[in-house]
Amino acid sequence: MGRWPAGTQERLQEAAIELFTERGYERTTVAEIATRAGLTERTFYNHFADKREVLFPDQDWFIAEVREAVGAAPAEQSPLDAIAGAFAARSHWFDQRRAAARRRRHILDAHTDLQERERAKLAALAEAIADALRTRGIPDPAATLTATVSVAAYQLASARWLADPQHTPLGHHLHASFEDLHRTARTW
Amino acid sequence: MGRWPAGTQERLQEAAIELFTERGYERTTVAEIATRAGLTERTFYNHFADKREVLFPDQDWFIAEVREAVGAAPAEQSPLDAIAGAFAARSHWFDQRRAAARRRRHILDAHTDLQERERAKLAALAEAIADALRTRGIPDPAATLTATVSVAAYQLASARWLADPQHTPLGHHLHASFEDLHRTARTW
DNA sequence: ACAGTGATGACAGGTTCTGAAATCACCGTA
DNA sequence: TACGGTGATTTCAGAACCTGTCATCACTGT
Repeated sequence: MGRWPAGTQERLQEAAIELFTERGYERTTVAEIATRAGLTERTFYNHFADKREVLFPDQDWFIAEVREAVGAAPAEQSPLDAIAGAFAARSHWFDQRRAAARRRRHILDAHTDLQERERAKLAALAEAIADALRTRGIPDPAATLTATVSVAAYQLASARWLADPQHTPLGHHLHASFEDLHRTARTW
Repeated sequence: MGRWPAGTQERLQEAAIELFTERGYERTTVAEIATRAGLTERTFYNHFADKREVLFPDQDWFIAEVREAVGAAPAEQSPLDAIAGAFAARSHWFDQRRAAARRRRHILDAHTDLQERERAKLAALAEAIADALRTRGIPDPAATLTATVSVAAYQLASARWLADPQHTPLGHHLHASFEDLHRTARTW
C-alpha cells in the first residue's frame, strides 16, 4: 500500500512493552521506543496522543463494541444481564491474550500515572454503557449507577482472571463476579 | 514561626485558581503561578507534586476523615448507612465552600488530565472506604463493591448539589442520591 | 555567640509534547 | 512515460514540566 512498512502502531507498541519490561516505564524515553521501532520520536506522537497511550491500544475499540452490544441486547433482558452478556461475548478475545495482559498489568501496577489513565478508560467504558442503557429507556440516575457497578464487577472479574493460576477463562470469572454483585446488592 | 510569610500553599492555590480562571489551565505556567504568589517555580514543586495537584488541596485529608468516620460508625449500622452518614457529617464543610467548588468544577470540566486526577482521588476515596469496611468485618468483594457504589452516589449528589440553583445543602442531595441507589439496587 | 533547622532560591538539565515545514516513495491519470 | 497529488514520516525549534543539587539565611534553642 504505502511507502513505508506496515504495522507502525503495532511495532511501536511492541517496542514500548519490551523496553518497559526491560528497564521500566520511567527509565524509557519516547525517543528510545521510536528508535527501537525504527522511527523517530515525532512519529510516535503522530500515532499516540502521549507516552501512556501506547499501553491502551484496543481500548477505544473495545468500549465502542460494548456500547453497541449493550444497545443491541434483547429488550426483555435486564440491564445487568445485557451488560454481563456483552462482556462475556468478548471474553474469549481476552483469553487469547492473557500473557500479554499480565505483562501489561505488571507495568500498570507499578506506576500511578498509568493507573490514572486506566481509570480514565474505565470511566469512559462506564459512560458508554450508561449511554447504551439510556437508549434502552433507562433514565438517569439508574443508568449511571448500573453502568458504574457493572464496570466494578468487570474489574473484579478481570483481576481474578489475571491472578488465577488455573487459567480459568474470563467468562467464568465474569459470571462469578456478577453473581457476587447480585448477592452484595441484596444487602443494600 | 518561620522566616517567611505563612500560608505559602494557600497563596499558591489562590494564585493558581485566579490564573486558571483568567487565562485557562493550559495557558498558565507553573512559573506564572509561583510569581503571582511571590515565589519561584521550584518552591511550587516543593509544595505540590505536580501542576494538577494544586487543585486538590484538602482531598487527602478528606479521605482520611471519611475512612475514620466509617470505621467509627456504630456497629449496628449497615455499611451503606455508615458511609452515607460519614459523608453527611461532612457536608456542611462543603456547603461553606460552594462558590469555590463551582469555580474548581468549571476548570476541571474543561480538561481531561484534570479529570484523570480527580478520578484517581475518587478511587483513593473508594479504596479508603473499602478498607474501613474490611475492618468492620465485611470481606471482599462486598467491601470493594459497596465502597465503589457509595462513591458513585457521592459523585451524583455532588453534581446535583453544584447544579442546584436553589443552593439546597449537600446533605439533602446526599440523602436523595443514596435513596436513588437503594431504589436502583433493588432492580439488580 | 553560635551551630542547627528548614523553607526558599538559583541553576542546570532531561523529558514530554507541539507546531511548522520539508521530504519523497507510491498512486492514479493522462 | 510523465507528472502532480497524497500522506506517512522526518527534521527542526522550542515551550513547559519536573527533578536534583547545592547555596542562602532568618529564625530557633542552647
